[in-house]
Amino acid sequence: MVNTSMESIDTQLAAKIRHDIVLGNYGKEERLSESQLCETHSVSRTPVRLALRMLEQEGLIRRSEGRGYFVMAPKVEDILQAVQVRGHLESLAARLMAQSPNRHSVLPTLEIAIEKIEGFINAGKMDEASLSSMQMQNAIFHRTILDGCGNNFVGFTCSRISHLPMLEVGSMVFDREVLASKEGIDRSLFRLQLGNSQHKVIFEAIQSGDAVRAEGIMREHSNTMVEYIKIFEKRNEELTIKDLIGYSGLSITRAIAPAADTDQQLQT
Amino acid sequence: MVNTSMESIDTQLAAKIRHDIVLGNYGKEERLSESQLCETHSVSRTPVRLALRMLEQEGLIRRSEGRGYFVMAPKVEDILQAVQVRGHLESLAARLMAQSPNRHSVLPTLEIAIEKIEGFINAGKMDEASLSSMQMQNAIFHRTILDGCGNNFVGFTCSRISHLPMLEVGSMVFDREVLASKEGIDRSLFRLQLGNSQHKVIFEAIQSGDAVRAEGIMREHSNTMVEYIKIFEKRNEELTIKDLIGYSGLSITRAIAPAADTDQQLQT
DNA sequence: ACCTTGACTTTGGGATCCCAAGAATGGTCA
DNA sequence: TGACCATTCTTGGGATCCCAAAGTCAAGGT
Repeated sequence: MVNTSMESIDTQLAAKIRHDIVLGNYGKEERLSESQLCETHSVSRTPVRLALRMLEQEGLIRRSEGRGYFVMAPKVEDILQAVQVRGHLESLAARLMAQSPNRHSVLPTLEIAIEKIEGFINAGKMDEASLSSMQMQNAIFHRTILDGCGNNFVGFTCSRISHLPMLEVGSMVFDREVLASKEGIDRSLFRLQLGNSQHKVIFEAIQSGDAVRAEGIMREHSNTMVEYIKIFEKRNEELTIKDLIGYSGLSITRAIAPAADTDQQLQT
Repeated sequence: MVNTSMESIDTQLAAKIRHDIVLGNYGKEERLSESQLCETHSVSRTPVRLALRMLEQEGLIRRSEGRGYFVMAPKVEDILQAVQVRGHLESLAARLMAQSPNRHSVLPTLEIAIEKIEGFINAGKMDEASLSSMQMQNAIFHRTILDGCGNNFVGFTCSRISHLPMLEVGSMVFDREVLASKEGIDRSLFRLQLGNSQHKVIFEAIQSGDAVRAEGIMREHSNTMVEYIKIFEKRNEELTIKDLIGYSGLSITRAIAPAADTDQQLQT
């Protein structure tokens, strides 16, 4: 592996292995040996060890007593639980934001994001570019609240679990199959409209300093994604995370290896 | 540094450096160089690098673009924010626990913890041994709810921020100065009584499946620690984390380097 | 006197080597 | 034939060496 990008080699390696684990390319509880990973990825043992430490921190692998690592592949159920935790943290952020004395400084940013999303909904187009832009604006909305609520640990804690797919703040989920039909597009637009309506209510609650309401609506807003994924689960009993990512609007690579900057991937 | 314990050397090293950072032994934004840490701790660069990665994950140091690390020493304000986040996560756990169908299986554990704490309060002794035992039971109470709520990510997420002092689940804070006087002991006992009363209410809410109440009381319960620390802040404008740890019942070493097993340190 | 440009130095990242601990396998004895 | 022990091999952890990049300092030119 040649270190072509700016990222250090262990970070790239961790992304690769994380990708493999999340997509289920490793067997359940398969053991990972350092030397084996060395030759499969053509790197030295040093970055391998660093990458394994990262993945251990993320809970994707476990270190057995003295000997070796083995994978802890997350299931869809784990994703749902993590989404619930993130949503709960976001509801805290919304409450704090509504209580914050300088909450008015972020209102314009929130308003612009809401208006832009509304613009895309009104245009009615559900192409890749529009979805990507909406995801971006959605991420801005959520990120702004998380980062501006006054409690830096809320955002920090969210980032500690955002290595899983669908866990990046502001990510969204779309069903690509549904987007193939006219009726499916309308249903998706309705979902987006509902979500953006919740954005508006959250905005108003923050504006008027109604902390309880801001928290409540944000909780409901976050719960939407959980419910939507559960629909997929009902449709397919053996739903894997790979399937779930397939439902999302963006490519698998983007979904698993979240970019460091503001651009986004999945959904609310 | 000789690896005498079972812990790997990088973990010990990370604990040492974390200790130094949290206690303010490094200057604000002081730069940390690998080679410098090598000779001060008499280890090779490999474990140093691993330790630095850990601390980076924990947010205690930052990696500058291409060159070097610098410390991000947390302030008391950061601890308060982190405690708030942990409390919020615990309130989620309490709600989920009250909704859980098999919640009755954990009720005996909770009840025993409550009764034991009550026993210590009724005995009225506030010696080190009693405090330590109460902290242990308090930790069991909180841990049981976090681990049994059905959402494994709540506990996992809590553990991601528990490297800070006072952030270990179930930790408690005592004012050692207050414990010197009879009147202070009575006040501390009152606080403990109040806390254990909240434990009882949480127990009842879980037992009866009242999720909203469980969440609300747990939130209030967690908020108690924040308010108590704020009292210290009012008393001392320049309160440092070192001072804060000094107020707790256990030694600084124990407070900073949390044990891996069930024994505990600080407090709610 | 100031700016520019070159070499030197410092620092991190990666590779390789060494060592200790544990698991597996094969041999031997009962 | 089965159990126990020793040897060997695999695997992780630590140390050391090498290299590339960036920062620094000084000298020379304008």
